Amino acid sequence: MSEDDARTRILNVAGPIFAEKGFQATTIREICGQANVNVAAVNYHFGDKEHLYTEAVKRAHQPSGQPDELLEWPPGTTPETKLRDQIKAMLTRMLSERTPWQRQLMNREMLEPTFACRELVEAHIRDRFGQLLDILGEILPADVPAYRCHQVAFSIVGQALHYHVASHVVTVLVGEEEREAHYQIDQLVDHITQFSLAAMGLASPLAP
Amino acid sequence: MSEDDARTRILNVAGPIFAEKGFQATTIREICGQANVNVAAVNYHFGDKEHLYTEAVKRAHQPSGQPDELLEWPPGTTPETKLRDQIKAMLTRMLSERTPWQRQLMNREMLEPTFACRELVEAHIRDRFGQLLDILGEILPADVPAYRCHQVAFSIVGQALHYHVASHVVTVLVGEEEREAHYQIDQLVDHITQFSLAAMGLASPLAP
Amino acid sequence: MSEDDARTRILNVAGPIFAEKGFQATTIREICGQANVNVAAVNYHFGDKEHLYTEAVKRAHQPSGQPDELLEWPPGTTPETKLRDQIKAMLTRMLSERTPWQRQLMNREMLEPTFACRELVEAHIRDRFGQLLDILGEILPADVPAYRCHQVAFSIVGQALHYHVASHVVTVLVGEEEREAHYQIDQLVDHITQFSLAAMGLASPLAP
Amino acid sequence: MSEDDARTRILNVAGPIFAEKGFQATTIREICGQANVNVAAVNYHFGDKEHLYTEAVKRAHQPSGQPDELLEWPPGTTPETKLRDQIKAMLTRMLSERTPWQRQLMNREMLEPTFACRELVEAHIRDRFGQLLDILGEILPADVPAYRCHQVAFSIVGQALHYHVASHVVTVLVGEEEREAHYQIDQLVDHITQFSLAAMGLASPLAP
DNA sequence: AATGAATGAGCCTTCATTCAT
DNA sequence: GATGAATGAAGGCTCATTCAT
Repeated sequence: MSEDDARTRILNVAGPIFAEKGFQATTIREICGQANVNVAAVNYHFGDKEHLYTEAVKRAHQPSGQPDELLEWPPGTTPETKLRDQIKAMLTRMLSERTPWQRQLMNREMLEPTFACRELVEAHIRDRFGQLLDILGEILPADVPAYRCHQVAFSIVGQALHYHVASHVVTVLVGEEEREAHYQIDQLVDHITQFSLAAMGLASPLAP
Repeated sequence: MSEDDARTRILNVAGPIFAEKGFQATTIREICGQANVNVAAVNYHFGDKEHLYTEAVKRAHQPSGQPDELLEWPPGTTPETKLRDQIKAMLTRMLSERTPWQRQLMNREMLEPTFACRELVEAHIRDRFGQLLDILGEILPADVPAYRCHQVAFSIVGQALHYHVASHVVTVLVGEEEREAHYQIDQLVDHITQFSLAAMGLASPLAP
Repeated sequence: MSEDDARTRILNVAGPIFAEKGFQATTIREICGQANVNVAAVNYHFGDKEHLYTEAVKRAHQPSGQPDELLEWPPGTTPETKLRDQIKAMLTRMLSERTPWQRQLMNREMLEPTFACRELVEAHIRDRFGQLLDILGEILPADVPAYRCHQVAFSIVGQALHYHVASHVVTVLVGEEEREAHYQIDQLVDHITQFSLAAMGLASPLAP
Repeated sequence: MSEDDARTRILNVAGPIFAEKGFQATTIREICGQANVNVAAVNYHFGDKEHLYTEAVKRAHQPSGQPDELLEWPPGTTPETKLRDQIKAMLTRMLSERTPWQRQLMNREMLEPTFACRELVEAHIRDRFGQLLDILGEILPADVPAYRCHQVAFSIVGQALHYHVASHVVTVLVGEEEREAHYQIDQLVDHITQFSLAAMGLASPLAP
């Protein structure tokens, strides 16, 4: 009933498959099979497999309904609150139980970037990174050079990314129980926010 | 007189190749070509490609010479210094150009564990993680619960891991020039150490 | 108001493309692309690729303007001059860089006749062959039988045709340099004219 | 009973097929089908289709039994005789009733040279061309420059080649009957030899 | 009348694997 | 024990053609 033209159908099935298997291991035959179109359709609509992949990466933006909206705050919101919200959004995206294929795809691109990496960064990451920098701009003194702001931003992102990328390792190191007890999203938000604010002098450090 | 029989030769060349390209992208032909053996040799000696991979990963355990040694310090070394050394070692392992293939392979397995022996991977990290916890033990008050120490450790590791895992994204975000200018290993060591110490109250924060 | 309908446009671009690449190497897509029509247009207007080719060959008959004109001489012109002019015209047709596509197409058909109208080809040469025979008639004694005149004519044509048909081989045999230096059209005209006239007793032979 | 290994079998069937259909129109499937081997065999033995083609062109040398031997003469043979023999050999190769596929292949290469053209020239043409030049060297004065000898040689070759390349056109122009009556190999040998010798001053010209 | 979309057959190539020796 | 030869399944892609509109 919805947009069921071949092009859209291909794009819809391609994303999850690419996300699951990676670019190389995915066959256009499987994609076309699931999309109920002829193999030649990919060539017709996208030129070749690479272009289809790029398109799928771009499309990974808004999957089914709501676009990955940027956060917004009422005027007067403190940067501390904004930072916490941002960290929470980040962790939620990364760790949510039913990992959407978009996230999986992005992961792959991060670890083994393909030709589509730039597209991906521009479509998904640049804006969010900019927003994080804006928040840091409110926190850090004006004379901190840009590259230092970037490094701080990466320090924050890195803390969150770690739980996504090395989740298996985390479990092994601390055990299932501790994991269950202390690594829920909200707890991690608390920790990372506090750790980062303390590093910037806006929260009291762990050791006095 | 040394072991230059076909089986060993295959194993010797397989490691680096798998490390560089990953399991799937590696072809049996390339391995056999470099090992100067017939393509059939892999199947003959190892059954199939997967078994060869498993064997190669196992072999990655102890490099030809010394295993990745733990750091050691003379008595009286401050925890700040130890932490910095540890961070430097971590970043060096992750980012150095001339990474031995064993590390490369481990990295792959860490982020995307395959059928091949994840135990090996775990053994590989646990020691180092323990050492980091020891250092934090010297810094943090004794009443900080274990899980909080773990979280701090992950925050530190995460900051470093980020530059390994998202290196391409970093480049796209900040541009080649800033990258060249401000993201050399030593500069990152400075930043991460300072950021982390500040978070723990042992260094002055960026914002007063 | 002119005929810029799809059918005509296709026909117009098809000729040069077929001429340059031959029937098989030409794709319907390229033709339609250049003609700014849908790929389906060829099948719609011409049935299939072969019919389009046939039509294009037919159309090659009379170029947009004047047909390939026969040479003409003022009365009293010596047969030697006529022969040289004829040879020059022949070589020019065969070797000139800017050969109109009609000639190119004819050449193809001449050497490897396809299903498409070989009559056209024949009509194309007969006149010129007749003119060459007329010139020879002025040179050779009247009692030389017709078939001998034909053979002489073929000997002359053959010498010229060789440079068209085996041009690449010539280059490989004598090298680029000699080719550049001694196989320009005018030089070949000199040689072939002199060689042929000598064979007929109207010029001094190379060896005394 | 003879060499019926796959590689040889492929090579044996590839020649005639390539000759008949040309490089592009030939499918390795057809070749492998006729050779009773798997499609992958071409890749295994020759790398790819192009290399197989090149190999087939090279192999076009000695078809079934005797290699295409160079002519030899007893000492004291006159250059006129040698030239006639050479022309006869050339025409025989070109016009023999049951056109061997080798000839067909060479034809194709001449008109539309592929990547294998150089191979072909070196394997089939260079020696024979050299021999022809040797004969001309005995005939022409020593001070005739090399390039002029080449041109004379091409004039001789061209006359013969014409009957091969334009055979269809010849028939159309002179009719079946004259063709049957006056264009048998020996008659053409007579004509071309006489025409060429006359051009060089070693025979009496057609016109006194 | 004319087209954009879609098709299916077929092509060359790659790869892990097996087989005969 | 070890290998060169051979295989078959599969992959991406191209192309002329057809079909619904």
